[in-house]
Parts: sequence; structure tokens; C-alpha cells
Amino acid sequence: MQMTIGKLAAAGDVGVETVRYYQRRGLMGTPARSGGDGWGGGIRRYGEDDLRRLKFIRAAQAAGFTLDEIGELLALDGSDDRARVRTLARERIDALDAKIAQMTATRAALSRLANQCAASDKGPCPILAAFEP
Amino acid sequence: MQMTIGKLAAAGDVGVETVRYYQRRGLMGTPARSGGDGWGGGIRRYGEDDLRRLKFIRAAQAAGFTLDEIGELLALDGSDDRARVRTLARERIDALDAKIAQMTATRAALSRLANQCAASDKGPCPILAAFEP
DNA sequence: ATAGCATCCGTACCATGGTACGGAGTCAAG
DNA sequence: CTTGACTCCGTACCATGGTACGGATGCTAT
Repeated sequence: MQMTIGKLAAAGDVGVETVRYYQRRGLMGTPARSGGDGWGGGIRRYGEDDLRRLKFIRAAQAAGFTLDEIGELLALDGSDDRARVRTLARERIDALDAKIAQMTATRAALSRLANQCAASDKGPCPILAAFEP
Repeated sequence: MQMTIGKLAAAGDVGVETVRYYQRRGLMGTPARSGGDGWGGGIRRYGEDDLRRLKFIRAAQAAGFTLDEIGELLALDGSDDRARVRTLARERIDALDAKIAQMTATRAALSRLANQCAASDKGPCPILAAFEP
């Protein structure tokens, strides 16, 4: 199932410009232009693999990987440097754990704040204090 | 306990330039220069309140508020628009919940990946597939 | 009173992750 | 076979959250 960049972008839920940006960053390849009319022209066609790759980029990004790290992951896929993969995964897991813990604590602080500000129409509502230890 | 911008920044675990940046953004005030020598000169002195404010900014930032939103929160502190405060808090809580859920799922995916890549030295280790549904 | 470090301030620059623009070429439908 | 939407590509611009530079001045310890 071949598609144009527009379809690819739509399927990956990003903008066309974003796909092109990823290509410039080296995260995605640019298929040969194919219209076969003899010179340079035609339109690039993308397949399932490209879509998978695009979706991977978005997912990895959501995991907190930077585009540079994602580039490394993509390069690693197909190589067999398992150690490096494990290291990257572990690092990211640790970072995620820290972030999740931190966000959970913050959530609690915000929840307290919302409750205090809801309670009565008079009384405190101490925004600045809400995040204090 | 008065301090210079350098001490303030150190106490808040940010750089001096960052404090100055927050001042430019209107998130922190600039105390009057005081050396009393008669004209404009002297050095600005900061107090506990400034430190509290600075720490608040960092904490709120960690909660996912943008600096613009933090500006609004700071403006709200002292006003009595409780409804607005509750709304902001709720929004942020919802966003945090979504993000936490997402990160938890991602964590699981990474964990699977790390395990697969650790298991044997041969076999897959499918990075691209690791994030698939 | 002088060395040496910090502060003050404006302005410039940086990284990240895109988004917009515009002219030329291409493709599909009517 | 034209019209209208889409593609291609380079280049420019944007928002966010800082970081760096540098000359003039201030503060403090010797």
C-alpha cells in the first residue's frame, strides 16, 4: 500500500512539514521520486515501513527520547549492539520512573490546592504555598 | 536574611542568568538597588519571599506549567479568583493524569524491550516493534 | 587604596522541535 | 486538456526556556 507524503503524514497524525523535518534530521529516508517520465520528476511514494517508522518516532518521542536519541535507536535497530539498546532502555526507564514519581507528587499538591480553593469562598487558597515541602 | 542575586540563584538551584530571565518575563520583581551612596548605584538585595517565589516557579514548572501559566498563577495568588485557580489546577491534574498513564504504558514497552534484548544473544531485539500496539 | 570577584544591564546567541512561504512541477478527475 | 489539489525543495521564521558576552560599576578583604 503505497502513499504520498500527505497520506503518510495523515496516517501518522503529523503534518507534512513534520515528515519533511524528520527526513532532514535523517530519521526517515526519502524514497526515490517515481513518475518514470525520464528526468528528475515524479512524486515520492511511501510504504508501510515508512509509516511504522514514523509511528515509532512519535511513540519514542512520547517516551521522552529526544530526536537525536531516536536517531540512535533507529540506527541500532538492525544492528546487534544489544548492550547499547539495553542501556538506552534502562536509562529511559529510570528517567520515566523519576518523572512519574515526581508527577504523582505534584498531582497531589495540585489536588490539595484545588480542594483548599474550593472549600469555602473565604479562607486561604495559598497558591505559592501549594508546592512547598 | 538578605542575599545577592548570586546567593538567591544558588539557593534556588538555578543560574544567575535564569533569575534575570524570570525578572524579564515579569515572574519576579527587581528590588531597588541599594547601596545608598546617593545616585542609581548599589546592588539589589533579595529576601526569603523572593526565594519562595523562585522555588515556586521551579516546582510549578516541574508540574508542567509553562512560564506564562506560572505568571498567571503568581498573579492569581493574592487575588481571590478561586474559580480560575481551580480551573487551572484541574486542567493540570487532568494533563498530569494523562501523561502519567502514557508514561506508565511506555515504561512497560521499554521494559519489554530491555528484556527481549537481554534474553539471549541471538533472537530478535526488535526496537521498532517495541512500541507497537 | 587597590586587587579581585560579583553585580548590573543590554543585547546576542543557543537548542529543540517544529511551522510557514513560495515558486515550480505533477497528477487525477471532469 | 485544463483546473485544482497535492508534491517538491530551499529557506526563513517561530515559541520556549534559557545561556553567553562584555563593559561599567560596586563590594570586600588585604
